[in-house]
Amino acid sequence: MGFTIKDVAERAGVSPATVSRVLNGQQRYIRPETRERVLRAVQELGYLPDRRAQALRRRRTGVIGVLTPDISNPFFSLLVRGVEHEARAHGYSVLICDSQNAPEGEDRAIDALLRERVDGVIVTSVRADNTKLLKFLSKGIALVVADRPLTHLDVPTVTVDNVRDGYKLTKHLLALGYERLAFIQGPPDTATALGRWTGYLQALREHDLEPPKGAVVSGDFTFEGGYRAAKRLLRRLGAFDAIVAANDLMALGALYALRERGIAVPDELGLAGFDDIPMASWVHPRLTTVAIPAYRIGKEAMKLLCACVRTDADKVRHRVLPTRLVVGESCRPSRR
Amino acid sequence: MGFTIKDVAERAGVSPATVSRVLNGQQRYIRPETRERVLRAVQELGYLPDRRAQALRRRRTGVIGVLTPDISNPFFSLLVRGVEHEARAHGYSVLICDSQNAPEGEDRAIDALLRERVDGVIVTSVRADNTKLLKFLSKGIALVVADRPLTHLDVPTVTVDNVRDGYKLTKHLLALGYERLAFIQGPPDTATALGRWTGYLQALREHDLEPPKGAVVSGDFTFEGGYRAAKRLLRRLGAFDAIVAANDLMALGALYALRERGIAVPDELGLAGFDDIPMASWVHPRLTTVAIPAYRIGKEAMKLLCACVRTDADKVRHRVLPTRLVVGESCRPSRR
DNA sequence: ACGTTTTCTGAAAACGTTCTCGGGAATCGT
DNA sequence: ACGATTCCCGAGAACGTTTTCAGAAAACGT
Repeated sequence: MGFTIKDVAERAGVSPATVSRVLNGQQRYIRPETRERVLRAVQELGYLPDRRAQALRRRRTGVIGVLTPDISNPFFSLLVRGVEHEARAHGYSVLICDSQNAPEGEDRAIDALLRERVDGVIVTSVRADNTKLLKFLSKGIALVVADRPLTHLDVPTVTVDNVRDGYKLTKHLLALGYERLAFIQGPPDTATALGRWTGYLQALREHDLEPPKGAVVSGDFTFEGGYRAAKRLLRRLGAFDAIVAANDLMALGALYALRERGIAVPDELGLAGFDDIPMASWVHPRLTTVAIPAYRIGKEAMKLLCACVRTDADKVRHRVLPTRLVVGESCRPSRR
Repeated sequence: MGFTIKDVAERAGVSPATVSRVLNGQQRYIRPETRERVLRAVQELGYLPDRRAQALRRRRTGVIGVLTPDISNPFFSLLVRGVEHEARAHGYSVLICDSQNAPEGEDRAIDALLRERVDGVIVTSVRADNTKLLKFLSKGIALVVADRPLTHLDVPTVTVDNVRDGYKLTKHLLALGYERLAFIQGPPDTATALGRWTGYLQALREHDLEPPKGAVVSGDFTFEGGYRAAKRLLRRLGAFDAIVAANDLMALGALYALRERGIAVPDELGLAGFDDIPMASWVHPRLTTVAIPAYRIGKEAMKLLCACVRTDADKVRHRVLPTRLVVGESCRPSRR
């Protein structure tokens, strides 16, 4: 059935040790003719080394794990893609664990990653304070946090400045003439959602404004959640002149709810989000949003992880990537 | 750092064998007190067995692979989700390999899966005739094909009837009064794309119609591809009164192109696709499409795989799941 | 009280690799 | 021609589990 290194050795008339040496690119100290024979045997049998046996013997698996709250969220699937691309370049393969946006799912995923003995982990946690992540560190597994900073752990981190983004977007809307900005929040225990909310509040305060009464509702970062949140908001129609959603997916859900009710965007209500996921530019009107470089976040996180693994000098490095305000057509140019 | 079964054994004052027995649910022949001591030691050390060592010793890894052409395509991410859900229920974990829609990527992924010694594979191949898949069978690895049937292999398969779907949708459009249906094709070597195209041709022939000249263009199942294809089509504007795309993602890309050109759907042009991905119902007008039960396909494929592994009586079973025509608003009710 | 069965547990051999030794053959320097 | 290097390669011990085998201790039947 499956051939082992012994089969190859036998066929080539050498010892397993030699086969291993040939395959692992030990260039020197191998007679060309021997190498030739081994490679031919490998070829003929279609031999592929057993990764699990390799991992057991070498003290590393060559696998890094990425813990994501929701892979079907385009933002994270882009981030993962960034990780994968960089990982491949370094010879790692990636194991994706989806926590389904649930703390229990996250704990399960962490155990799975520990059992798999991954060499490192890139995590965007559901909760900002998951202490179970400490397990990685205590077992000497490199850990890098992407996108969502943790409160209790000082580890390398690749993020954006969510407060600044929230502030930036809100200021933009205020500058356009909007004054009563409804807000659809994200999960309250993620730093991302919290940061954007904080920035929003800051900007309002600067204009001596407050969130309109009853026009702040909670969501869960999904399209459906945004849709439901918007429906709740619409009961207070008139209390606000624009909606800011804590991410694009919810903004799109809101857009759907508005269209359902026949409310024109941006003519009757402004709408904005965060992330600039591909779909944000596919809809009409093109969503005004803040572009978060998800792919680059993943890529940089992987780079940091490699640095951690190589030089285990754990000088904690944080990288904060720049973002860009994307002016779409979902907020009208100016009020007058 | 990482604790082994020996550490646990030592701490509990028993042999590794006993620890293993306790952990693997060998209920009988273990003194309750011993079990107690072992479990406490496991608890205290936070011991988690090494999956790789386990896999090496037992002759199975408990991992099944799924080979998908493009995980960022919502259709496949839904399919994978179906696989995952069912797999978890059977105690399997899944390893996702994305071939990036490229034959070379697929070959690489197959090798990866072979090296990982997965217990089984669910594959939706890029090419209908990839002979490299035979390797799985020759190594005794269970193989189930999902969504895209293969031409050269007789293995368990879960599909829909693409020809029927293409026929069904086309008939629907013809019944609405459309007569000159442009077509955006999918990758020519996938059975899915081919089947839908075939069904489309069948339906046209029944009405003594032909594809409008110059209004058949090729695409690659992506949003961007659909967008570009539509732009090409628009050079022949007037030669057709509706566009059928071989999947929803391309239809959405086309929708974007039409909007860009200020062409109203469905007033000036009809538009339809296949799959009924979530986004098809998020846009305006709601896409007319044929709903393919991606999640169920994944789920059923996993069920078949389990059946294969258990009873290696390889009685090939094919399952063809029903589909449903979803009448949206992207095709006008009737022509008059 | 003495075989016989039933419970419980440990020693040790796998699983498929890699890697450290060490030893034989070839090459080199003189 | 002969010690000293330099090349090449095999034996065998790991890596962390599971599982077979067998043996000791306890329970049982007479």
